[in-house]
Amino acid sequence: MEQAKKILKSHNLKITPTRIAILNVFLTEKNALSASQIKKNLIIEFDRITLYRTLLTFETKGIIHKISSPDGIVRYAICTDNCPAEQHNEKHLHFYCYKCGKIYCEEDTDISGIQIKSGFYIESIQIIAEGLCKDCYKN
Amino acid sequence: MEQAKKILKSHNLKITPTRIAILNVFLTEKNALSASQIKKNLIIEFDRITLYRTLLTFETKGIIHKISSPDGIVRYAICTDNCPAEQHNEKHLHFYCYKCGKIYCEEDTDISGIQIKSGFYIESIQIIAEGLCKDCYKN
DNA sequence: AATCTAATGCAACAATATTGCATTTGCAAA
DNA sequence: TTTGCAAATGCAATATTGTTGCATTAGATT
Ligand SMILES: [Mn+2]
Ligand SMILES: [Mn+2]
Ligand SMILES: [Zn+2]
Ligand SMILES: [Zn+2]
Repeated sequence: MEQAKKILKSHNLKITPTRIAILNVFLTEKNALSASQIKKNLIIEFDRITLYRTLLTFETKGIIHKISSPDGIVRYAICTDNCPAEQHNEKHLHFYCYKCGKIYCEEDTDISGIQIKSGFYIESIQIIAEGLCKDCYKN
Repeated sequence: MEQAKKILKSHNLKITPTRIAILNVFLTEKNALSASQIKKNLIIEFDRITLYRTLLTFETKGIIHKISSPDGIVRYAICTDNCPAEQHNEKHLHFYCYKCGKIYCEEDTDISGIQIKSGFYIESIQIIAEGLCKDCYKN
């Protein structure tokens, strides 16, 4: 069975052409993607609203995680940390290139050592570094 | 002279009722605010477009800084670090409470010491911790 | 008070997102 | 294989957020 179907099944989601198509985009593209970027990369066509609803479903199930970038566009990337439903584990850094607009998930960045004053309960930490990516820095 | 006027003058901005009203919202409310939240707190009424343009002006001048939160809504908070125009100094952490939706600027959190793999050029880092704030944690 | 530049208001437009409801479809049980 | 049901989808309508061009107004300086 192809990977997309496996993921859907393991999260108790019905297997539909739409969901498989969306998941395949995430499995192919490593960078974080906005709704419109996902739409461009899809093989089949379907309603924009279905895309929004599917992204929400995937996020709730812990399949993808949301990243809000400095440009104000919400993007999504596949979860590599095997996140449980309703609670994401993302502890990695996201890098936003202000030239090409790509967002990279930097899995292997150590972000321990960040403290916050008592009274607040931290569930997850999202870090967005802004600058120039490898490709854009060269040119 | 009231504080709002002082701030405008020190940044070479014309003193207008609109700008004073917006600045006063920021000076009163400590948490980060979205455009619509600001609009609600204004004493006088004016065009929505003027608000957007004023926020951009303030951000460019280093009076306020933009925060992109996990819910995808862009918020703004006043700069306490005396940021120069076109380049913000914000090195502090932002805390997002997923229950009440407030964003707190945590000024006294040390976020130095974050490393990223070579090849990438980092200009700024934004950290958003997500969880429950003091008030919401109690209840 | 006159002048000039900057700020504002208005209109139009665009992108993004949400909700209700009718229809279709996946899937499990019969 | 067929049937039945809950879930997924499509469509329409509406809301929110943000941008741009242009005419008008108003702040600051002389
Ligand atoms: Mn995740
Ligand atoms: Mn700042
Ligand atoms: Zn780049
Ligand atoms: Zn709270």
